Amino acid sequence: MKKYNHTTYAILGILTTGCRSGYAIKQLIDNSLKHFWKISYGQIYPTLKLIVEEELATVRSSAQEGKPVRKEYYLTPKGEEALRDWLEKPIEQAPVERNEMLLKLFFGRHQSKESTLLHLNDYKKKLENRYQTYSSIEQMISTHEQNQQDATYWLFTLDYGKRITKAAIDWCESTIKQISNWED
Amino acid sequence: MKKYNHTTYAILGILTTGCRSGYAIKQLIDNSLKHFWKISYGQIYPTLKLIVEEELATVRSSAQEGKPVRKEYYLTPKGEEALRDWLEKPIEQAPVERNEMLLKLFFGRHQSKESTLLHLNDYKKKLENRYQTYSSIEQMISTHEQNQQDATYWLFTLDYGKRITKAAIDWCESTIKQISNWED
DNA sequence: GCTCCCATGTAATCTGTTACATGATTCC
DNA sequence: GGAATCATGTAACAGATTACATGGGAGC
Repeated sequence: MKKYNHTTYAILGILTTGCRSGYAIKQLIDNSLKHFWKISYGQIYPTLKLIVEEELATVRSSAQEGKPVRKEYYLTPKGEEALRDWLEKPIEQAPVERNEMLLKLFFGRHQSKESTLLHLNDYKKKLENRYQTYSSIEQMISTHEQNQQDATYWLFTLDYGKRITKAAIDWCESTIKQISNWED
Repeated sequence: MKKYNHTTYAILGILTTGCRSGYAIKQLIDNSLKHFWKISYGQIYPTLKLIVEEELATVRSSAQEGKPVRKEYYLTPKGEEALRDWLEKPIEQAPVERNEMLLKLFFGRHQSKESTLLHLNDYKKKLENRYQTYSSIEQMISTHEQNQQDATYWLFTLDYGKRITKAAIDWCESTIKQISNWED
């Protein structure tokens, strides 16, 4: 079985959720997946092309009245097999997130206390916004009737996002407190 | 002030810690920074070259007896300024970690329950190892006398790593429990 | 002599973002 | 007529990994 990159498998997977066009894929990502996976149009369209070339999916153009033509992609049995194959394989390694905030903090002694606290507060705000976003998405998925079969799994990934974000917020608070208490 | 990429700033920062050669930089990263920042030799050496070209640092070759020649880099005032400048600037956005485990779980309905549980257990083990690694690094930094000024900040970043990892482990346990209880 | 560690470096390749180009439709 | 949304696509660039090449010293 030929190996493809993660982007390809991500798109194969999304094609099973009812999203059939490049545009719809991008929307699903921005709505439900963006907390742990992002893809730009610059990847989506070339990858869809590859997927068709590799016969993992077929295309057909839909001409709905009053709407621009969109290309709809349908997984072939070969595409489904490739997806299942990838799903069964264990992941190589837990991801290393590149964190600019932590990188700056690592070199914190070259910074003023005030500047460090500003950065931390800023970061905390961003995390709080993110937490809110997760809660909203959670609400959306729970209430919508579509994709009931997928919903349970999608909620698991959101739970992950919320827990991680909560832990990061707690860390911000704890760190801010400690630094605030330093003698000047 | 000219802008450089993150890799460049990371290296400028590391040069303030007493690490002076490409090899030593790689070691510091693998020992203390790898939980939130990785750099390969393929980036380090070309970036060091750039840093010298831009006059952010100077090089000199050290010929220690019984050891291969190594190139030692020293920040110039211009280099120190560039580093401080970057440190003061707030970060653009909290990072989005790409997580293959979550991506697979997102498409979990195409997988068997057993396979999903295997993946989760595997992931949990990896996280537990990581947690242990963090604790070891923490011990090392706390006990070593070197870099006392940096130590406080380094411990903050480790605390972050531990908290996040702990939250992820908890999530694994909770998710495994839920899936295990499903009726077949 | 072999292996491991120290040490530096480049080239090919892969992956991903950004900016741009195009054009239809809908709503105000 | 203009803005927003739907929709597809490419080219240039940036960022990063991998594999490879090279060579000295230490210890067995």
